[in-house]
Amino acid sequence: MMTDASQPPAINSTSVLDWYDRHARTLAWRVSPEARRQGVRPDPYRVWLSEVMLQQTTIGAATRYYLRFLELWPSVEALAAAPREAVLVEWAGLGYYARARNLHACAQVVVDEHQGVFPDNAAALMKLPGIGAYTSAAIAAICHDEPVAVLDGNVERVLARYLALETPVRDAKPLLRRELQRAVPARAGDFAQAMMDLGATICAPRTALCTLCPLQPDCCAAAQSEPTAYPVRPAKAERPVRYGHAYVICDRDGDVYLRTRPDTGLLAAMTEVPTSEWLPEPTGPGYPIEADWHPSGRVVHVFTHFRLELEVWRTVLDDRSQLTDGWWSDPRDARSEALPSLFRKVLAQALD
DNA sequence: AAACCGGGGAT
DNA sequence: ATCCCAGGTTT
Repeated sequence: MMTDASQPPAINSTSVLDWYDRHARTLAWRVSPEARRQGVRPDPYRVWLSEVMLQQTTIGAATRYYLRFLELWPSVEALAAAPREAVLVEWAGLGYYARARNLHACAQVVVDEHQGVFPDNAAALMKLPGIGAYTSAAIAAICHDEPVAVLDGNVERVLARYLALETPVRDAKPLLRRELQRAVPARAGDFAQAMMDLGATICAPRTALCTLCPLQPDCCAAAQSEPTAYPVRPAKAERPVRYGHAYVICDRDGDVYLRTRPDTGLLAAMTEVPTSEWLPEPTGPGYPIEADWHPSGRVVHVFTHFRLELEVWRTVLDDRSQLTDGWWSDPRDARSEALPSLFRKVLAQALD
C-alpha cells in the first residue's frame, strides 16, 4: 500500500530487460532482443501495422491478419495504393472497423506527405489517423528507442499491481505514466515490449506468477495475499439491448442481396444484408414489413450478439430488379466481401 | 470525462 | 455468462 510518507518503489528496468532477454515471446512482427543487439532494426511499417491490429485485439486473433496484409501489401506504398474496399474486405472479422479506415488513410498520409517514411518520433506519429498515445509511443520506442512510456492495458495492470493502486487505472493514468517514464532505459524498445510480455505471460489478468516475475522483489501487490485484486475496476454501466431486423433476401439461384452500410456509426462502410432501423423491442413474425420486396418473408432465427438482438427474416425474391442500391452475391464467396463476423453468422444461420 | 466501437478466447 | 484484450475517436 502506497502512503503519502513513502515514495512508490522504482521499477527495476535492468531486471526487466534481463528477464526479457531470456523469455521474450516470438511474435511475427517482433525483432528479437538477440537480433536487435546485432543491429537489426524493426520496419516501422510492420510495427505500425501490427500495433493497429493489436488495438483491443488479442495476438491470436491478429496474427493471421497481419501476415495476410503483409503478403498483399508489403510496404506502406502498396497499402496506400490499394482500394479502400480491398482493405475493408481483408479486415473483415477483426472488428473495430474504424481502424481499417484509419489504417488506409494513414498509409496515404505517410506516402503523400511524408515521402513514404513514418515520422521517427511519438509526437509526430500521434498526428496521424488511428495513432493515439499508446501506438505513437510504441512505434517510436520499438523502432527508434525513443525513451517514452508505452502504456497499454497489460502495462497498466502490471503497474497497478506493482504499486497496489487503490484507484481505478482510469483515474491514475498520469501517475502510471510518470512512474513508467521514470524507469525507461536506453533499450526503450525492448523495455516496452518486455513490460507488455510481463503483463501477458506473468502478470496476467487472472493469474500472477509472482515467483517468476523480475519485479517481484519490490512489488506491492506480491507482498499481499491476492495480487490479482488489482487493478480495481470501476462498476461498469450496463447498456440496454438494441433490437432490429436483418433481411436475408435470396433469388432463385441462391444469391443473397448485400449492400454497403453508411460511412459512420456501427460497422461503418462495411457490407451488410439489409437491416431495419433500431426497434424498441422484438416484433416477432407477424410484424408488417412495409417493403414491396418482402412478399413472403418470415422470421427464421433470432441472433444475439454484443447487446444486439437481430430477428433474421428470410425471403425469396423472383425479380432482382426490385432492389437496386446493393448487389447480389453468392454467399459461398463471402470471403471476397467486407462482411463483418456478425453478418457472416447471420447468413450461415439463415441459409443453414 | 464518458460513450462508442466488434470480436474472440479464456474462465 | 462474464471478463478482458498491444486503444482511438467522438461528443
